[in-house]
Amino acid sequence: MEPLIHILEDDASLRDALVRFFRSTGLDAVAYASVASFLEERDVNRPGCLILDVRLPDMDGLDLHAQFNGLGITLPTIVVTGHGDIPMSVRAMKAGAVDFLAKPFRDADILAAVEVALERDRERRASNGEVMDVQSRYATLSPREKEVGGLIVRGLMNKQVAWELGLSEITVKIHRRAVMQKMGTKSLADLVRLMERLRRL
Amino acid sequence: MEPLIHILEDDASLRDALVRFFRSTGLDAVAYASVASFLEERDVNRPGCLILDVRLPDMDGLDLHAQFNGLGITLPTIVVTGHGDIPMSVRAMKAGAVDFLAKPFRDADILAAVEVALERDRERRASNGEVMDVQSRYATLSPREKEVGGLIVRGLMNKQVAWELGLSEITVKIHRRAVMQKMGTKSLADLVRLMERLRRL
DNA sequence: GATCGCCCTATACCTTCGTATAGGCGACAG
DNA sequence: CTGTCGCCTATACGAAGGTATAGGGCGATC
Repeated sequence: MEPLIHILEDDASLRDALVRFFRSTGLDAVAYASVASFLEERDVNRPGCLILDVRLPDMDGLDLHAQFNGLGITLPTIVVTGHGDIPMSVRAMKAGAVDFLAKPFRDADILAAVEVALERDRERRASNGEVMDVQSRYATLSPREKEVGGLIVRGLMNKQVAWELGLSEITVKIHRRAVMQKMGTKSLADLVRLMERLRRL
Repeated sequence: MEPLIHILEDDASLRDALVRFFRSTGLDAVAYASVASFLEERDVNRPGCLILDVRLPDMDGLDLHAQFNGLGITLPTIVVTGHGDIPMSVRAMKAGAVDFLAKPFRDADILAAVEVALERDRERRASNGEVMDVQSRYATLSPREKEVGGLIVRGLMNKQVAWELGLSEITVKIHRRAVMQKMGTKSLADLVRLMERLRRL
């Protein structure tokens, strides 16, 4: 899907100018006058980035950014402002903003920032997609299979797993095979790598 | 070892004030008047952080920070300045600075930043130490052992490794055992995790 | 030239893994 | 009630892994 640049900007003239500018470069952009309309209209599945003004009609932009981080809304964000200062810019960058631009900014600057933001979004979606895929497969494991899988990945032998869980070795083997099948791994090494990915978030 | 706060500051009075302040809080601090003296005197093995003024007698602080990043000198850095602006702060934060403070700043602010920086340094040293340990063990592997180890970790069976490298299966087993011994792993799962750490830088 | 480390191979034996086949028990839905 | 699913067990056999013992060739270093 084509990436979409969301613009949350107070000043109507700048808003329109930005939309026109991005469209002229072949990028799709859409502007919102309020936070509410942005939250309603945006398509969460579509890749993109957010250009966020600090001063908004219904909310403070930096607070909003912080809230997004808390909610897991991780659209890469570029913060812009007309009346900014250093502490504000530092706060935005600490919160993970891709860039912080004071108005008036040059077209080249905002475009460069957007390109970085879109690239960051691509990477996030790619790695996120893989993790989701692994998680969905992990979810199909029965409780016992998860237990067995966990111990196997920790390096225990079948007989050790059996003793640990109070089972017979043959039962462990069956669960083990089920784990491998459901996780779609052909070797223990692959299974270890997959399970490690799950453990990291 | 006790962490040490390095202070690279142009203004002599602020320099002394900072050193005295940190010592009063029980933190060890040392000030340098020039980049050259900092580079000479500092002990790379001692944990700590760096408070860096943008304007220095012999070099620009931000350029210095960027150079440090390029050279792998990863002492967590807090940038301070008397005459800063937004682009400067954004540049510093993008380069990985822990914080960016404009003079005059409050004691509480610089102290909070230092605590974050020291914590970041602790984490870095801990994970770095583990990686160095693994790397040193990996370095003891013979070329063949590295080849065999790589294929094993990719999930190949001994016979497949043998075919791949034009060896007999028994030879692969011997190399395999050597790899496990030298890397200090007792199971394939542990070996996979160790090798994955190496692959991630 | 001798020693040492690295690389390679072989036979033999045991352990562990993987799979097939066959069955029992309990829970739950249709 | 019957089918299905999760869970558990057993016997049996072939495949793969792990160890021990016993070698040979090669290059470097002393």
